[in-house]
Amino acid sequence: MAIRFFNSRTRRTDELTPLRGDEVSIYVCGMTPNSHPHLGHARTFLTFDVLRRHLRSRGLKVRYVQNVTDIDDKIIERAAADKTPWSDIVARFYGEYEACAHQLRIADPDVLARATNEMDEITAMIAQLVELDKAYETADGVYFKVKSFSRYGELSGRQIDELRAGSRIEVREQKEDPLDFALWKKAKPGEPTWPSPWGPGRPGWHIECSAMSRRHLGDQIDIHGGATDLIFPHHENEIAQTESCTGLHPMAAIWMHAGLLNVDGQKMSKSLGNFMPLVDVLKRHSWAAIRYFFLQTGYRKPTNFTDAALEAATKGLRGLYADIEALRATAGDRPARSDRIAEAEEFDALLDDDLNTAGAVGWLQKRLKAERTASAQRDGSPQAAVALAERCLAVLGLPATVDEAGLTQAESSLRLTDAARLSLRIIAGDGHSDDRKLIDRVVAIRWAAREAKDFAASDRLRDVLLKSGIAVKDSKAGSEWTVIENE
RNA sequence: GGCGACAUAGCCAAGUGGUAAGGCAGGGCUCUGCAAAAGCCCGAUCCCCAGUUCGACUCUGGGUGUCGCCUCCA
Repeated sequence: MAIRFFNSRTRRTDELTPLRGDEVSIYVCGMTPNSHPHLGHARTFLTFDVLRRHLRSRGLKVRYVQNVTDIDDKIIERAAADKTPWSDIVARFYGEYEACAHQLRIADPDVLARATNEMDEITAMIAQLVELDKAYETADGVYFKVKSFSRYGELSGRQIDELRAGSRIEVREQKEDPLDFALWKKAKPGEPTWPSPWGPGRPGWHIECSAMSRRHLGDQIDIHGGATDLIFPHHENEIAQTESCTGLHPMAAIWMHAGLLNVDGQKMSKSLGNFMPLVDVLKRHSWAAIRYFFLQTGYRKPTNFTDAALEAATKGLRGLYADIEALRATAGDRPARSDRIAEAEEFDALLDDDLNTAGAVGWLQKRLKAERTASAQRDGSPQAAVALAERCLAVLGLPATVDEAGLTQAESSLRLTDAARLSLRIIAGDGHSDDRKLIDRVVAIRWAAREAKDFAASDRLRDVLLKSGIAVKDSKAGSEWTVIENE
């Protein structure tokens, strides 16, 4: 049962062989809270959430560290624009991310590493690099000597010569080489600062990850993750920094990169301004459907988000729960059969293979459908199937029931227009009850008409309700109504 | 221009050297006063060309196309 992942570093699918027994160390680059978290963030962190769940279900101990780069140029810019302290910007956007992550049931990292909490480690690492002659100080900061690191470009498959042609020096920078990147930025007036041997300032973008992964996980780790857009320059630079300090290679055995998210066929990015704020998406779609949407596709594939696709995912997930509910109902009146043990090995094996969640979901669906057929013929073991389903869903981070998934029509979405309310009141002969009771009453009147086989009246009432945004479903037991989803 | 990924039914999407999971949409049927919901059934030879092979969608070579990165970005 080898667990393997596509490794950006080797461009192959490599087996996971933990450096320390059954403990897997994972470092994932988190967000820089300089703007609203978007659906792309969710995709990435959902990917690593499922990774964690799967490794744990495989009996491995996972130590998962994720960082927050809580100081950078854009945070400072934003703070200046909003005339508020930089820490407020961080609190606001990171708080927004955490709230969304919790809604999506993304487990908290074992260690949440904040750059501004680890300035000692960061400055110590920079000092070490200077000491080793891998970095140098200038008037405006400290820079890493890219040409001092022979493996530079290995992760991203880039040649130093080619990079040099495309790079350029910012006006105020005083680098020895255009490729060199900042480890420490000396503060300009009014900027937030931390003390350092080179004077007050702040870290460059990449050094915090090197310092924090080393501090919390050690000189070498099993898996380093992020989205593909971080491969260059961020992860390339991290490698240069860390491996220059430790002298060990590779700093991470496996580099896993989640594919980027497109919106309506276009690249989503902060600079293009077309990104989907997570809070908005969570208002329009259930958290479980969002998870399911991403589970249905490979984590490395670029994925196109559309509301229609999310709707399709929602329906698909409802269908999955319908099967589970049917099995629960069947299981209820039947003695448990111990001769059929829930067998999840195939499911697990699919996830072992580069986290094939799409295959795993398909497998589960097929399995439940088959079990449902078998159980209907009194030849299955619905209890075992339900147990299997719950177990698999847990690994995927999905809840055991529809209700928990938030897929049932939200009561809060009930909203009658004044005209609709008026006509319902007239029909019900009731001017006081709230909308909910009012609808119940009209539905009851219609049911009575139906019982009396006055179908003309019954259909007329259904029509009125429909125009008010209420759909009625009849069954032998009675009528149920739901709010019609708009959009 | 450089590096890389991908190319499977209307759409989304797994997958194996021996004739292609699953989901959505669509069609048919059952149920139902009708409708809705639900259940059952139905669909592709896998971008093109050449090669390897008893046999390739799956391997090799070439081509075409789409996308990403190369600048801040999950």
